[in-house]
Amino acid sequence: MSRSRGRRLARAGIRDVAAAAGVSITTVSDALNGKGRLPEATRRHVREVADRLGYRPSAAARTLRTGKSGLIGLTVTTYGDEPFTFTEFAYFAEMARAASSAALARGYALVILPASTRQSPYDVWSNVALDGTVVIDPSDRDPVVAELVRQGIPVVSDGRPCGDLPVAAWVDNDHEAAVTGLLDHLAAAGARRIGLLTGTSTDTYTRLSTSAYLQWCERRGQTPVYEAYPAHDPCAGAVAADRLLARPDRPDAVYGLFDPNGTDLLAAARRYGLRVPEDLLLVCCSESAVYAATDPPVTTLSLKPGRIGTTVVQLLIDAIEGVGGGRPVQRIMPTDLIVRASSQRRRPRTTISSPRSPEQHS
Amino acid sequence: MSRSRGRRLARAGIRDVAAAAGVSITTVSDALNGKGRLPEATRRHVREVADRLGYRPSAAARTLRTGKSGLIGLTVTTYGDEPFTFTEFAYFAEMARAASSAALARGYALVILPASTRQSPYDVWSNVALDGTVVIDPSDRDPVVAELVRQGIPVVSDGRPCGDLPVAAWVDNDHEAAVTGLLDHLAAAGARRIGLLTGTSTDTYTRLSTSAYLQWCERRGQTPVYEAYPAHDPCAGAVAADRLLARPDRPDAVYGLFDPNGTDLLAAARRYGLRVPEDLLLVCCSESAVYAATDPPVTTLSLKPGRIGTTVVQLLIDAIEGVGGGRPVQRIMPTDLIVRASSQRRRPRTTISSPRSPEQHS
DNA sequence: CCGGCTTGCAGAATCGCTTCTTCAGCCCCG
DNA sequence: CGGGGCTGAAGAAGCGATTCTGCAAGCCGG
Repeated sequence: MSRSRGRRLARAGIRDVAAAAGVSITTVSDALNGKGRLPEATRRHVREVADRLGYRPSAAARTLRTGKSGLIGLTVTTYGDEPFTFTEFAYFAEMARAASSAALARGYALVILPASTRQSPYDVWSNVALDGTVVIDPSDRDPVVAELVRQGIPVVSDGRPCGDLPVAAWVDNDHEAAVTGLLDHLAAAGARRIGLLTGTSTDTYTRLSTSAYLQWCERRGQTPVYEAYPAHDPCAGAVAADRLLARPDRPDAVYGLFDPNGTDLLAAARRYGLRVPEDLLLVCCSESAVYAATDPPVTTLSLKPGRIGTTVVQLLIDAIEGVGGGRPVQRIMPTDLIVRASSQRRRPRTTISSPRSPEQHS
Repeated sequence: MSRSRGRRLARAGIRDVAAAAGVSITTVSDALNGKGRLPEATRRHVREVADRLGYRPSAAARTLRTGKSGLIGLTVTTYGDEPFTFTEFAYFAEMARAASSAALARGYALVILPASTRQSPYDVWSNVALDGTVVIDPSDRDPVVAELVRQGIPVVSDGRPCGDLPVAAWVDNDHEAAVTGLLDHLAAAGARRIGLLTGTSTDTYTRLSTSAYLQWCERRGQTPVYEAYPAHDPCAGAVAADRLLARPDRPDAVYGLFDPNGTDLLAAARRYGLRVPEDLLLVCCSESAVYAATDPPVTTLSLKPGRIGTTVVQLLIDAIEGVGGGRPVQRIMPTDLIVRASSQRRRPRTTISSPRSPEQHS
């Protein structure tokens, strides 16, 4: 060992293993990685010595040499200091859980990164070697995505990209089908005039959902009844819900696009003395288990974030490993309408909120 | 540029910047990192050229050279394929969110890793260079922790370590104070005989909580009334809740140690025709928002996972950066009792989330 | 008995950066 | 005018792996 200069307590390196095993570092590397032409005896010997020394290859060195880090970024839209708003939290938590699980299963680990980037090349983003990145709801010509693509790092997005972002793939829910199906459900439950609580922003989710609503109305010959509000403002939702129910052409059923809309609408209905579901049918889009326990339980549209997370990671790893050609892929995922009392005129068979697992999942 | 052999489309390296700026790579490095003795003019020039070329330093190379990766591991206890059980999900989600936020604020990123490790040195764990790791609820002589410590990687745990795990620091709730306070609260609400729904496992949370309960009972001269069940089994909770309420010495108040216990107990109470809170006072430990909407809303003990996550990351980064001496730190965090209808004999001033009078319906 | 093929392994060149060391000018002052 | 101190910048040695190439034996057939 010519190089152990003082650092007695340092972790064993490949040279230490080589020295201890009486072979060259090439042999150690080959033996441990199953490469090269080595008899099984040598491999075993090297493995034993490596084990004995507690040898761990340096991830940094390997990454530097091979160009693969085994790390996948997951962007989090940050609002000010806090990652994601509360309204997105349940969705994100479940999505991240599934994504992490899927990544781990294929030998990758997930790194949580902010969607923003400081201009300087010295923020977290450039301090971590990424094999690829999952971007949640990239904004129109997202600078982070652009930069990543420029660096040749595969990017897969959750939510179809707004502009012409050159992502390697994207996954999104079938929002049109979801809204159409849910409106049909409400109509079947007896709704005559279905209202919509929507957002003022122009993200694809809001756009697609709203236009699906408008088209459905047109097909059904119903005049649209909707209120839009800035979805990021936690207070505006309650106000908009109130406005919607205060209209002269008050709807007898409402779909709320955002997570808090269920409680917003429930509260508004109470203020106007409307019973749910007798006087007002209710559905909102949410992943929160809270709506299983409200009074009455609220029918929710679940975007199945778990499935999205899993899929998005699979596609990303495929892109990283060059599986299935380099052509961009898009995957449209179905949603789930979780029917509860708020959207059924007839009482469901039991109204007991299932005694099990308040956190429901995937 | 002597080395650009073919790879025309490759990302710009530091040598490309040096060549383009007409300086040495030393100068580039120093200029970009604010080191060395360079006039501002040179720095600016180098920065401009680097910008123009879209230069991004290689994280792997930097990590290899400096030994710092800016990455912090966050272990996830996996059960089979899935990370964490459902009962822990709400806690973990919030904890991870806060931890991620805190890490990002200090220039580190969080990597989600499984608590288990395959024996081979070639699992995710050794494929990522970690500056430190947060371990959630390490088990007695956790092999992962042992291995990390052996490698000289600082480990901070959420939950006091069971054995003599040599963690650099740990953070935990004041479980004794929490249980004592909550029992006092129940007693003040009129409870005469408080029961406990606890676990059979020997983790510190269960142990501390249970012994605090027993001590409280002894001080108060109450004979303990409790049922223990394997907390990891999602079905056993309902059964145990039933057993507890079926006892001849039926308690008139119950504290459930685990997240689903609230609904378990609510369901069991219903089966026995017990009204909550009139006949039975209820508290459970949970982070889930569901309990704000149950009928009646259930008082919960929140462990404040956000605060835990933030603290744990702060301590870890302090340890990594050598701030505040190397001595092990332990931090005891307070809990929050979120008082709702289920633990108050007198109706709270407003029945916030329960619009209808509680005696209605199921 | 010899040339060529296979086998088993070692040497050495990277990967891209940080940083220690060196060094050439230049200024200033004795 | 010469040397010491300072400034500005370059050289080069790693960091710890992977991997391409090379080379000495051993074995075989001709």
